[in-house]
Amino acid sequence: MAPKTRERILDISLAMFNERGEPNVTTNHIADELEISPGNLYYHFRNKEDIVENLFARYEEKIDRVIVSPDERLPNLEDIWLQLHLAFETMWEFRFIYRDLVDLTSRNRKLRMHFGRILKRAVENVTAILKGLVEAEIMRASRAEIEATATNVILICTFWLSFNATRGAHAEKGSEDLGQGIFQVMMLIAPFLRDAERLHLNTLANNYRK
Amino acid sequence: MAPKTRERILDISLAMFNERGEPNVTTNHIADELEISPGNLYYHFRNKEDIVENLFARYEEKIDRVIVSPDERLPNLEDIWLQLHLAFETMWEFRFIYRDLVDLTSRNRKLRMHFGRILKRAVENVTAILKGLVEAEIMRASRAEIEATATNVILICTFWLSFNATRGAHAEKGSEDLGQGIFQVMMLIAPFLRDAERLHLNTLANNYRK
DNA sequence: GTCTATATAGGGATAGAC
DNA sequence: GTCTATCCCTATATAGAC
Repeated sequence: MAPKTRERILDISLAMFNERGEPNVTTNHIADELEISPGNLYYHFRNKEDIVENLFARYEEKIDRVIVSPDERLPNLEDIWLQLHLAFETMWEFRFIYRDLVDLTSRNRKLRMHFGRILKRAVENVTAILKGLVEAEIMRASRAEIEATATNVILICTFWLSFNATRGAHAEKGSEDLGQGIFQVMMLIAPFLRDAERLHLNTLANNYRK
Repeated sequence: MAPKTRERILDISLAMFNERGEPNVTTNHIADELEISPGNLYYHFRNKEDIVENLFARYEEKIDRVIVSPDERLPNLEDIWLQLHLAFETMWEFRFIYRDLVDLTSRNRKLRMHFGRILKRAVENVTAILKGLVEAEIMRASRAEIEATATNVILICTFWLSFNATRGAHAEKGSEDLGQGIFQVMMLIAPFLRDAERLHLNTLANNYRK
């Protein structure tokens, strides 16, 4: 059995928002693509913003499951690679949110609040992990350095896709670019690492250089 | 004598774009605010995009004058503080560009090209300065670390305003927030510095903590 | 649930008088 | 250079039949 219309609307909207940018996709475009009438679309959703909010809710649920600390033990570098990978994949899946983040959050109070919450949790989570790395003696950093670095990590994660889109103008190579974003974040903490790990990251640089 | 209409249009447009975001300001809004007719506005500019492009040209000229290396001598940390200050001030003056950067550059080829050029110059300039600091033995970093850090510096500069707008929802405190952005960039290079300078930056953290 | 038809509003842009 | 008037188009959204 084919998926329910409501879900199809959300799926197609997500795909079109991601491809063209949310401001450039109208409810009529969505209806056209689905080969349903605009009226039908408005039977399922109050308005376009309602679609956006539902997609955002999907995103929030997924990203919340990614932002978690390894309990009961100290973190290691592999944990960070993994978590960055999961986070970037999820953000890529909902990249329309990040493409027009400021406009989206400034015009919609609900989105602003929820996104603010996600950012706050993310920074706290990164801070906790960095503290764990210090405790495990994998890295050395002061309290101020940890706090500043945690903020910088989240900022780079948040805007890596936008940054890349802005320089490149390349048509969606996707996963390759994500890899470079992850690497950039790792290089943020590289100078705090013990010599062995720091050197290891430096040799990896060749794989990611543009 | 009052400024020419053409210049007044650009000035008011810049102010309104910065305040409300370019997508949320129409040509009619601009004409209203200036108390001129829409027809008059279109006598001076072909279309709205033409206004945006002219404002961008103003920005490009200003920022180009900021992105310069200190010739004939090695750089020091004070050079970086100063240059960051000048760059952030200029970006703040044209913050509408950064608010909707992806949408703006993806829909306008000219803007995309010019902004790409600015980014490229900026990354090269930061790279040169970091190399200078290494040569002056103020910091220690590998080639790969310098390249990655230069990119991260520019990314943070580019999106600091957006990041701040996204978390805060605070109504334009302006200069205060810029200061924190500059600090965040400095903390990016802190771990590469000699102990004395690194410690100095760490003690400054208290002035910038949110 | 889905369609057709339509209302409403607003933005971008132009013609032609002054 | 500036204004009035207006056109075109598109986007959002609704009403009411099926």
